Amino acid sequence: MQKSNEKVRVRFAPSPTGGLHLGGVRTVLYNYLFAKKNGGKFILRIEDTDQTRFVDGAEQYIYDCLKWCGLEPDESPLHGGDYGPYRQSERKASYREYAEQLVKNGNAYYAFDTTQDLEEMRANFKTDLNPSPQYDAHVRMKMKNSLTLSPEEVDNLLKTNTPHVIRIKMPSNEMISFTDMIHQEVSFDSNTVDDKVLLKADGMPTYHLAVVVDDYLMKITHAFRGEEWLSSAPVHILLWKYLFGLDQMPQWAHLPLILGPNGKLSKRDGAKFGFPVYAMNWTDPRSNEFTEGFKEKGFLPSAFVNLLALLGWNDGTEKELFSLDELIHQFSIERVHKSGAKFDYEKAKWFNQEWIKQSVADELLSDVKQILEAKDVIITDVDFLKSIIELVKDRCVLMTDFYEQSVYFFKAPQTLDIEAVKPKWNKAKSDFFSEFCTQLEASNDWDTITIETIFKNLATEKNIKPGELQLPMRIMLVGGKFGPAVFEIANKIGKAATINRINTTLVELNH
RNA sequence: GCCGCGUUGGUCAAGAGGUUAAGACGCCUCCCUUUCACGGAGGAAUCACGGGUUCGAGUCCCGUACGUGGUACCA
Repeated sequence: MQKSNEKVRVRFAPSPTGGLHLGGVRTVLYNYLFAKKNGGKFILRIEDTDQTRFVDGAEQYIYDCLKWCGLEPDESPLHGGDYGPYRQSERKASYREYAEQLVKNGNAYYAFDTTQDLEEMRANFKTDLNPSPQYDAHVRMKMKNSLTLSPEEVDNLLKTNTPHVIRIKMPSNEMISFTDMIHQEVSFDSNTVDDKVLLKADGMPTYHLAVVVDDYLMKITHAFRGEEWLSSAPVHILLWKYLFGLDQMPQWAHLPLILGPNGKLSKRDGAKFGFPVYAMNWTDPRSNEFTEGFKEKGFLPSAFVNLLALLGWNDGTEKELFSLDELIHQFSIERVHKSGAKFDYEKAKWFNQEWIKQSVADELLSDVKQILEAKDVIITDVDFLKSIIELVKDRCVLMTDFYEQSVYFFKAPQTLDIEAVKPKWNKAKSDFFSEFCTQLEASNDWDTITIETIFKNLATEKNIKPGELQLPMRIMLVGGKFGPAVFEIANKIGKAATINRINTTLVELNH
């Protein structure tokens, strides 16, 4: 089945109907990794055959997400390529030809049933044992189609442009089986599969026809998709057999689903449990419904890709942190799991934290700068910012945490956790800080050691334990009980700001 | 209902007939640190159930249960 001398070509084929969720990005990732690992091509194809669901901006959004993730396609409507068009709507005319060919060969037929006819059929055949009757061998001879109508009638209907679809004619008593790269042998009894519509009344193909025709025309060698497609695989297998031959068919890989806290992961889960579901922020232009993205939530693309890769795959060792390059090197489809995985936001955050920790300031700089500037922090000295990043990055889980972890290096805290010191505050401590300011003012040097030495000597002199004074000082400089060593902070913010912040707080405490 | 796929701690998972059933996240305890983190040391917690096969089963087979997907002129 695998054409060993042919170049690996894989595709991700989303429909431009809305945001790109976790599962979608992971499908992209596995496609990408497989292609790069095998020196092949990764193709992006836009499946825009459902004109009623088309959403403005959704296609551009997909490019943006792939770009952010660092998973850019080799061929796409945007990137070009030799196997275009890369948008299914632009291939409309040829689908009809393939569908007609199937009719001619007796593997498909015209159906003239109206929506109403179908509803009636479903109502009439509905029983307790069969709550959703299908358009299949049991009913097709009772419907209005080219199997039941005379050739003249069919001809006439066609000539008068009567709305119609083309349906596949499922054979009886046939075992349809194939080897999935993940599930191994999968088989279906053709009697349980219905006569799926291949070509819609508007002349557009359904997914079933389009995916087969396009994969053939684009010379796709391996087809990765979510497991929700597994049950329609028999239709695709048959189409390949009828149209192009099974020896031309790509190898299938049905990827396990990513689940939410209770079942299938939905954007609702994200809103409900407070975690992002889409790669990037997305606002539906129709409903104005907003769905949060991993990017804006504060995830690093490297962490996002890493955590997605590990949701359904691992290399068999204890290693969990992988760069994209390492993933390309280590990835193997054989080690992709069969079963769905529940998405765990806590673990996702851990991946991000690890990536922040192992990044150097330079790599984080532009993102952090942007985050701070968006919140009106003015950055004048980039090197200073870099040193701050080094100082606080171990405390950040999300990139957005850099704001609260570093604002106080740039401006005096807006709110002070006075309650943290007030209970143990007294005149002696107050005097200590006044004197401390005087001594700082007089000092010619300004570095961590000097500040700490002055502080400790004075504390000893006043007979107060330095430890009891450190928390108040922290509150004065930072505003809360967090951050790196206080003397380091004092050093960074400078003499003037340090003295100023101490004095300001002193006023408030002694009030 | 029918069809498909799946089932190792709360979550992600290693495991391919013989192991004290790895590891990670989360949780708890302690150490480091008179802040918060990082880091370090420990701890609690698992093979869905029932039958086989076998000297021996988390691993193989069959049932059951549960989960999940499909059952559209949506993808």
